[in-house]
Amino acid sequence: MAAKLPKQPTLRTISELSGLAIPTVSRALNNAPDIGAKTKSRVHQIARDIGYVPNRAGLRLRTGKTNVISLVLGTDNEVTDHTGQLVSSIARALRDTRYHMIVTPYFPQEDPLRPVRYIVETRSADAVILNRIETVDARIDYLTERGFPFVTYGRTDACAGQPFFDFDNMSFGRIAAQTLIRAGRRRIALLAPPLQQSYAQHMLTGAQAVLNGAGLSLDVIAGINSDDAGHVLRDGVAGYLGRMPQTDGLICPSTTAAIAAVVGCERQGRVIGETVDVFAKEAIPFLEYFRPQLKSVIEDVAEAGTFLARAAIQAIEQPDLPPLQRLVEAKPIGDPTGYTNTGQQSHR
Amino acid sequence: MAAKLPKQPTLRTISELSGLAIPTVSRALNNAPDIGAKTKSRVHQIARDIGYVPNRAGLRLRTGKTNVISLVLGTDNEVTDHTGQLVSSIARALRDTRYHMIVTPYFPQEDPLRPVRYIVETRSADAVILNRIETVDARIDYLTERGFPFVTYGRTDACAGQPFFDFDNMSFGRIAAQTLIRAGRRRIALLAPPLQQSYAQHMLTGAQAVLNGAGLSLDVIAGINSDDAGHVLRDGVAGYLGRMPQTDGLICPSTTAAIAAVVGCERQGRVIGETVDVFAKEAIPFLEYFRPQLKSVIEDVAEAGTFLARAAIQAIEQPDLPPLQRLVEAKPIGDPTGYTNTGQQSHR
DNA sequence: AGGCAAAACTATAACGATATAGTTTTTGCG
DNA sequence: CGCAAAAACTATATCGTTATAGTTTTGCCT
Repeated sequence: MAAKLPKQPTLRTISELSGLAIPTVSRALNNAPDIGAKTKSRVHQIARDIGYVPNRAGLRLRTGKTNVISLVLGTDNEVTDHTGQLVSSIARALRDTRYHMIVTPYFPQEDPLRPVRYIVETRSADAVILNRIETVDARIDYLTERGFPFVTYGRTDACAGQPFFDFDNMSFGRIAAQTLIRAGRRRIALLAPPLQQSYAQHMLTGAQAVLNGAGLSLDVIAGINSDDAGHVLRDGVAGYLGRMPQTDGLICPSTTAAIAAVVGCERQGRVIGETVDVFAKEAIPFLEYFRPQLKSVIEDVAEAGTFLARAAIQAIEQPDLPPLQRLVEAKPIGDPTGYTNTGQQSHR
Repeated sequence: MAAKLPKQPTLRTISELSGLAIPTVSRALNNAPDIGAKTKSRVHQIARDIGYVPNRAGLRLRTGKTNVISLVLGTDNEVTDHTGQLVSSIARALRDTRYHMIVTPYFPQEDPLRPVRYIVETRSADAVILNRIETVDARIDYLTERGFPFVTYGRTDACAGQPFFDFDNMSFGRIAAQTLIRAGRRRIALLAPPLQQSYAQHMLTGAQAVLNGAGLSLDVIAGINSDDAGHVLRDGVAGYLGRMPQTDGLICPSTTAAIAAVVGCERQGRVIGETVDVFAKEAIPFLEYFRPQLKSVIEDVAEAGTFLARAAIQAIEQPDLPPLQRLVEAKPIGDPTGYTNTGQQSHR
């Protein structure tokens, strides 16, 4: 049944074909200075002809380098939103490099340090990419102490000299607050992410700054957070609006949370765009098709993935260069220059 | 700066601690029959004490087994829908096994055989998991010929003796058609996935069977397919409704496609639930919160991922067992026994 | 006690790569 | 031409694991 797989060529194959010793072949392929130019080109030619690809296990065993980058993925009970985009874009960016991406998930109730410790202790990757960064994040201290390369999707408070990609959630908070204020909203609540995560703080700070500047204050919906399941959010928002009927603006930190919140609003007889406005983040590219249309900003998650991959490689290969860091401003949908979302058509 | 990483214990460490030869330690840990019971338990104890974990590179080099399962992921230009759930659920299912998951993406315009060939030729995984299965799929022939373990998310026509997980899209097609017919719809169109993919055919067949049985026929919207970007779908559906104004029912094979289609309908002045009904698949768990509410069935993608992981491991480790196969019936939302979607509240 | 098989262990080699030290060949120069 | 230095290559060891063949020890039976 199973046809035998033909053996993959190794350095030994090239050695036999060329009459050179194995280490010579190795050094030729690695462009070592003590190999003659003629020999090098001959070896390279043979390697190309027979389709030589270095054996990963041999390489890894000898050098200790794994040529693997691990995406340590905090996941919700209901995984959605932008996870797929993040994974695909990182994997794509690594496609034509020597690196493979492995995905190491952990559960919400678990110690986030566990997968990181495992990877470092067993040397199962050359670098890790972390998401769900907390304001004070034990993983980052752990990795920094050990000099293990990493990149974060999000920042800590003391985002010292570490490579990161982050969407500027402070600017998201500001834009959200400004947009809602301009729409005449006065009592605005935030459906916050878990507050230990730094982007929650950024968002909060940004929105508060604008609201305080306008003589208003920001409410935070307690008891639920944006990571909860859809029905929890829906019910939580409905309950909140019942208790705080004067609320007329909602800021939601994710597309799915916003959609659930909309249903919560409607449960309370609210009409989006009339008795309440919802401001959301579009991390999955179809919020603009959602009805009723929400005010929102776009986040291009694929851009994040591409950058994270590049930054991880640099952290591995050029640890002495200044770390790659990128902070991306929030971009409002529909009106790149201003803060209002005109949309293509109104709801009804 | 970088604190030196402490060396990981190896067989040699245990060998020195126990005074046994390295191969003895190896055989003891692998429960070989020619090692004494006392010795075995002593070795296991030491291994546990010092936290021994076999070195993957050494293992891989010696045995040829990679302990890696590769998810070969066909991606859209706009990756969304259930990719994130699929990735996370597979990775989760592999968490407490010896296997790591690497993600190998390929682009829509690329040869889908390429990544598969790469994996097989370089032996970079012990098994692959494939999605986007076509009715006649070159990758499957390739893998079968070579006896390389694989699992498919979807089926070929000749789904011979291969392990697979599939949602029964024929039953989806039937339920969709039945639901729309019962809602009084008479002119029903399918926003089809690319027709070379087998689930598109299944869906088509299922819907056609029911419609033909009722003396109706199924239209297929030409020129666009459900993988296209949101605005393409929106415009495509709007254009179609312009040309075929008698259309009163739409079947959409994904959540995002459905949402875009709804906007296309509204563009043409249609009112969902009144002048047109949209039937969709809920592969991301918030379609039920979408307004206007659509008629739909649920697919639990995490279930697929878990099963695919298990099936892949069995294909690797017990190739002689009958392959794991699962076909999951479509489950209508809101009414598990019938075909109508009552929803929790109507739109407006 | 002697013999002999079974049990329990060890020695060696190998997977595919590279680092280090050593050897041969070429080159340059007086 | 001879000799030292540079250039170009080779030999050997090693990373951590396991397969194979070989050796020692134990236990049993007569």
